[in-house]
Amino acid sequence: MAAANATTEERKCPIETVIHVLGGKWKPTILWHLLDATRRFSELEKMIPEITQKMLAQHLRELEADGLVVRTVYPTVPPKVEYALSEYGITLVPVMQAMCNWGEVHQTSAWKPTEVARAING
Amino acid sequence: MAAANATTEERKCPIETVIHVLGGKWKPTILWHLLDATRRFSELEKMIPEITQKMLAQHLRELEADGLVVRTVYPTVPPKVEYALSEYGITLVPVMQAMCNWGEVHQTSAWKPTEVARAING
DNA sequence: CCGCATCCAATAAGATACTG
DNA sequence: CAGTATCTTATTGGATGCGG
Repeated sequence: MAAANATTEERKCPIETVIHVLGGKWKPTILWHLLDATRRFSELEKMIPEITQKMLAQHLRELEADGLVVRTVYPTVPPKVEYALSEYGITLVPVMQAMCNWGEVHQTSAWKPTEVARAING
Repeated sequence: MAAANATTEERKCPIETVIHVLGGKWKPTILWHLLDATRRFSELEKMIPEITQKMLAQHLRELEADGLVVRTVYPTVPPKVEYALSEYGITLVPVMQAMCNWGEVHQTSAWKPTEVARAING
């Protein structure tokens, strides 16, 4: 398997298709946290401390527009909004899993990639 | 970016580790095209028509700094520069593979995600 | 010519404050 | 609680220029 199963045509790289829906900086992380449970806005905020409310709201709306996430509003006081992976979003699980696996292995080192790279590359 | 306190605090989502090295908009695509062969700058340009020279050069330098890509300069006229995946870069293959698989399945539809989402989600 | 570098406009992301 | 509104900063896109 290779990048060039496009033997003749000028087909777009399939990876760009993924980028199209996962392109936002925090989108994979948000989806990852929705993987095992439905979450509220404030829960996601706590789980992703470095994200701002603005980006969380914005990315959630984009993910919803792309059909990856389902938003449910409970008209209570105080308001309650829940986000869940849609079935379409679930199709991305293998991708997130692969990312997660790599991340777990290279977690410590990734913040000083040059060193690990040297260690691995020799 | 605050990442150093992995010791004191609970670890980050591993996905963020991947984002740290694949974070650039075109980085996964670039790596993907280096997967099966060493490529020249101009080859990558042709394979990723939508990327600008500036972003290609910039991302390639970042990927090199992160040890994912090896850059080889041939001091000829006209100049020739080749880029290849390093062994460290090769560890990302499963991630790119997963992305590619999803992309191939959802290629046509991803440009109109809402429709597919409706079809899948019901 | 090839592989960039540099300047400038456009877009995405971050910080902070405020509201129904 | 779950967001907006607004401003500032970082990242990306486009065009041009230049040394080898």
